[in-house]
Amino acid sequence: MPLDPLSAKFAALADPTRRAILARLALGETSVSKLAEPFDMSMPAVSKHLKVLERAGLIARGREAQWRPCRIEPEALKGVDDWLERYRKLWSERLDRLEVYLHELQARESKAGGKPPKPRSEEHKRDRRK
Amino acid sequence: MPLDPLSAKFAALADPTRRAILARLALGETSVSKLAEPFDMSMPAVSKHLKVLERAGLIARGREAQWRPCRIEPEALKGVDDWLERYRKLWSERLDRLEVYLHELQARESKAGGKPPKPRSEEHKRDRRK
DNA sequence: TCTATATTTAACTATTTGGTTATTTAACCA
DNA sequence: TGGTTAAATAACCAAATAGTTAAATATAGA
Repeated sequence: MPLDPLSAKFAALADPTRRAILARLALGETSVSKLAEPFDMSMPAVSKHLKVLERAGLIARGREAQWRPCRIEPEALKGVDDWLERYRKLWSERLDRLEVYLHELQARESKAGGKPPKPRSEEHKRDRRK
Repeated sequence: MPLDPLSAKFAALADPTRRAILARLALGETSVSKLAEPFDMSMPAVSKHLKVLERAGLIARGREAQWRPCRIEPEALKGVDDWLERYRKLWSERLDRLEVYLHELQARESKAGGKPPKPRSEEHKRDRRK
């Protein structure tokens, strides 16, 4: 039931509240109640969000008197960045568009046995009832 | 009910099956059954994963005869990359560690009214029953 | 020791998610 | 036509998520 580390990170980031919390923590260590202030949400709800972030390794919580100062653990985001690396070239360079196109072409041809990879246009769709 | 675009992307990426599908599609357009092959999972399950990826804008589906070739939409990942940008400096440079530390220091001092920001050590915890 | 404050935990609820099998749709081919 | 293949949809289910209120815990301070 424990999600793999990368999934846990993505899941933790898939919530605007949690991303806002991270944005706040990027400015420095903050107590839970300070973090909760901007949100129209109960404290336990915020506490749960923090637990999600903590289990993902994105934040750490300390102890100072009755406060639990939270701090961001930015190295955890490195994992997300590393995952992105593989895809970065696909959007960053036009040159690579060509590469992908050639791959597609190759895949389609080997699958269809020489069938022309023409995209479908209106006149190909005959006998479309309903 | 519709998630904001960035949340939809993170949520879509928070699943190993869907990330594996993306990795496959990075090599080129592929049909649904080809995509499903490596997974111990029914076709409808894969179809649902594809719908999640599609709604997040991470893939697009075409139509070629009875096949629905899927292709990756790498530009969608740019959004994730842009979000990361804000945090990249926090892990990439030691120099910025110092910056954060100063921020933390400042926040703690202004909150505690000059109390020393000493981390708690064992001898401070008195009378900790059970 | 009593009280106030900060935070977490417990218990509950509604919604979403990720899977299943069975059915339907869409297109090809003979 | 009718049969086959590719894929999506429907209906269902169990588990996870995101919220709630109420209670428990930990610490500071009078």
